[in-house]
Amino acid sequence: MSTAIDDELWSAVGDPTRRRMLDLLLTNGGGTATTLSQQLPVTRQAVAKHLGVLDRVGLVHAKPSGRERLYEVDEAQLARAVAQLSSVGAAWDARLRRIKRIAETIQRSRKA
Amino acid sequence: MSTAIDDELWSAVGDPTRRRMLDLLLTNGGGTATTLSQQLPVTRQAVAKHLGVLDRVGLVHAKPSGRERLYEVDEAQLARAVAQLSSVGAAWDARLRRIKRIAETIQRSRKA
DNA sequence: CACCATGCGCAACCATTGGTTGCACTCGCC
DNA sequence: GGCGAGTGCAACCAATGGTTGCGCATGGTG
Repeated sequence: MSTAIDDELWSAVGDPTRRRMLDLLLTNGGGTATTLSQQLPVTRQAVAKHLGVLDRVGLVHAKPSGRERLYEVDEAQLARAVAQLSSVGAAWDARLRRIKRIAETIQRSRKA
Repeated sequence: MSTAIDDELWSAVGDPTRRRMLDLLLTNGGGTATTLSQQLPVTRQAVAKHLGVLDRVGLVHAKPSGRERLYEVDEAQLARAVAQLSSVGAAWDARLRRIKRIAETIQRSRKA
């Protein structure tokens, strides 16, 4: 069930700093590398690199305005990412439930 | 909303190889470093390191049997992890919905 | 018992990546 | 024109996922 595309999304969203950046972009409704770095414990350059990563996987996109580069979350793409992530969780949940079911079956057959 | 504990879980489960290892351990009902490495495109040593990581965050635990080390998934812990992950997704979903709601409100007030 | 092979752990090493500092450039505004 | 704010680029460092190579123990088999 795991594809290479999934891997890109996971690795994009797997980094704590990038997750917090997405949080900030969502709550503030966009931001630049400088404004984000002011609300994060990392430098502007680190933020810029992360923005590059998020841009490459399409989770954000930049709109240059004057000498600033304003980044915004691509909501559709983020929604898709959330769906991917939760689907992996769902798969694990299903397997866990199946294991429990099998365990119960064994219990029952042992009584018989 | 993001805690350091969350970060550990994410980074543990964020790696593609580790996710596939969890998949394999679930479907096969446990395994050793060698058996897992045979079903993965990486060496036994790489798998062993990952098993160490997963063990440290409590997602798996080893039971030595003879000269083998059999690893099994800690189901309760994995269930907890899945819950954590989906909660982040839920938070983003909520923010996305809230943004849409605000956008609609603006639309309406613009008409008035 | 002796032996061999199988499974494991440790150490050294490489590449990628998240992070830093430092510098150069460009744009907007006084 | 000149200065400050914002960006981009490059070099460098540390952590980590990955490899190879080796040594050690343990367990089945002659």
